[in-house]
Amino acid sequence: MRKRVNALAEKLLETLEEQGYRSTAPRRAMAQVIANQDNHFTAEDLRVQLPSLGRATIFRSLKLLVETGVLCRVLLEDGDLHYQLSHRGHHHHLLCSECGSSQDLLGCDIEELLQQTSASHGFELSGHWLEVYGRCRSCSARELAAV
Amino acid sequence: MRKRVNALAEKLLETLEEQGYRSTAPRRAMAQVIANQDNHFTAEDLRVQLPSLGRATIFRSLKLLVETGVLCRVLLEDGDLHYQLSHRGHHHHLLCSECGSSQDLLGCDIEELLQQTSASHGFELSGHWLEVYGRCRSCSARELAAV
DNA sequence: ACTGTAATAGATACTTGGTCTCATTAAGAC
DNA sequence: GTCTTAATGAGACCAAGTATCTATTACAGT
Repeated sequence: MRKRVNALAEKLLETLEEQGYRSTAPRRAMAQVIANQDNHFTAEDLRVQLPSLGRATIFRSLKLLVETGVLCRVLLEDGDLHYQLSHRGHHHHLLCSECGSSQDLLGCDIEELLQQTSASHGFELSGHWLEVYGRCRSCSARELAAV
Repeated sequence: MRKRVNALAEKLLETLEEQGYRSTAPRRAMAQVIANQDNHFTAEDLRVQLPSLGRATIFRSLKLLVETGVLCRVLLEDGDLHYQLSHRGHHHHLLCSECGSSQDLLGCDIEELLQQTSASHGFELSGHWLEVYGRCRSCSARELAAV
């Protein structure tokens, strides 16, 4: 487990380096912490876990990681913006309102449907943002068990 | 045109009153201004057009109007949050990245598809947020004309 | 290994969008 | 017209993020 986390942190850094960004101590520290998160998180979460880093540095690196596709933004139901490790390709999130967990939704056929619907409105689709809210499998199961 | 605008403003106020909120001068002023917007707008836009109102009042009323379903929030591609008159029911927006206009997308069958996709992940869907970005009919046409 | 330079970091001021508090005002039920 | 309660405005506050500026550091070239 620990091993895998470090490998993940390693990968984040590599991605940055591939794009010509330097591997610095603050970035290494951030990569570690991010790799350890097991759910979406805020800039503030990182700041608490990395008190020695400057605030600006954290925001700058977050931005960088989003731009390089390592992280993606998640819009919570209450409007809060969080960050989360990203499967590189386009995907969406199934966000559980109960436990806050997030599950990725890959390879759904929403794109196709959207494409058609847009076209029928004379709209040339270029992108979209979708977040799905509800209750995850284990929260549903827990409720059943409780009753 | 003017007549219709006032009628719209009237309707906004009525909706508030129906829900037990008072009809006050600031709210009447806001209703007027909102009815006059022909696209999505920010709290700041309103503040500029209503310099005599307190900032807090504007935000409070906006919140109220969203809660009562008169307005809805629109998430722009750059992450900016705007407001816009709402067709009461659930709907989505086709946002043109070129002219910034917004077109409503009603009665699409995304819900159904989402429902299925979620279920197949053991996810009990309760809601979702979707914004669609692209180019509207007239912007596409304009480009064609220009070439 | 040493050095020069461009990228990066940290401190801190600022901005934006929004909420909280609290004293004052005004709707509208009676 | 009075009274109660909701609503307002002023301004402090807050959270997330950006800008600016000086100091530091990674790393390419030697």
